[in-house]
Amino acid sequence: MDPVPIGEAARLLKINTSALRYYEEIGLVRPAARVGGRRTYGRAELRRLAFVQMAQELGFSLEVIAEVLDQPGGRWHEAIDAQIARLEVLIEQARRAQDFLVHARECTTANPVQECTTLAHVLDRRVDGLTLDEIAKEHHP
Amino acid sequence: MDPVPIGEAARLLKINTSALRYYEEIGLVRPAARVGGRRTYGRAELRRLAFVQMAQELGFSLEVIAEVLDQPGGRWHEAIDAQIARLEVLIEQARRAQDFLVHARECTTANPVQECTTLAHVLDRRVDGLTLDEIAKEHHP
DNA sequence: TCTTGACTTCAAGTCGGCTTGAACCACCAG
DNA sequence: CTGGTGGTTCAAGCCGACTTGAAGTCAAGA
Repeated sequence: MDPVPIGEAARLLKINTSALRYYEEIGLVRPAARVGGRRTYGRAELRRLAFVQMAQELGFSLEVIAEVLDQPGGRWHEAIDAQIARLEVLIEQARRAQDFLVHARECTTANPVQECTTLAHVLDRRVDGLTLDEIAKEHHP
Repeated sequence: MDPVPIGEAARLLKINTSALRYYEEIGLVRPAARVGGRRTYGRAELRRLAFVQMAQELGFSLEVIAEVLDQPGGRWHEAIDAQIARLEVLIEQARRAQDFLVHARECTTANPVQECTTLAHVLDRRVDGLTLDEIAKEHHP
């Protein structure tokens, strides 16, 4: 089952063949070999591709992925730590966003942005230069 | 303090004037009036802009923001519910991603993608067509 | 032999959310 | 009345991550 052509690799990974060629173009994943000019991917390459996909879902850019793949060891840990931190911020923000949205959903006025006094107040604080986080803290200090 | 020129509005909202013109171009936020051909923004417009910014941070696209701003009432609730749901998924994914990364950080091999048997196994399952979530559930059913 | 289908290359297009640049206009202080 | 600052328009550029299209190659099957 080892060396598969590009179409099969694409099917396995649920990705477009054009994406595979693109990855090669930017030096991210090279096929194992060419057979009659055609790309073939082996187990190692499929793993590498699977890793690329997962890392993408975990929020890494292709640039960072290429970097950690080619400089194993140090950069690897750094990148992971950075991403863990980013995700922590993301989760925190998303939580607050949810709180805010749940509150906004309660509002019964037709055009909350102009008519809801609570929302208007928050927006005005915002115009005064406060961030969402600071406004949230103002309400739950 | 009411009608401010574009530069002042931009300063207040910590945004570029070019972004304000862009918002106008796509029909998202119009200035209150023109004074000698120049845009002026009043309180209502500043609130609208503040709302746009917050909504963006909460993960809404400009297209959706325009939609809820112009169709107050029904669409508003729908959009919020949808976004709350999206955020829930996002938080869940981010948490799993963190777990995965924390685990990956433990790995001491130089090139985990090819050498770490645990990771290789996960990647192979992936090549077989499983999603990150399904693999995660496989480990904690 | 001819056709299909999967592949190849290279250039150009797409999307969202702006930014940048060039050329021109309006207002106010000195 | 002149210079500086901060406006104006319009078109084009940028970013990442691809996709699309045109034109050509190659092996297998009817």
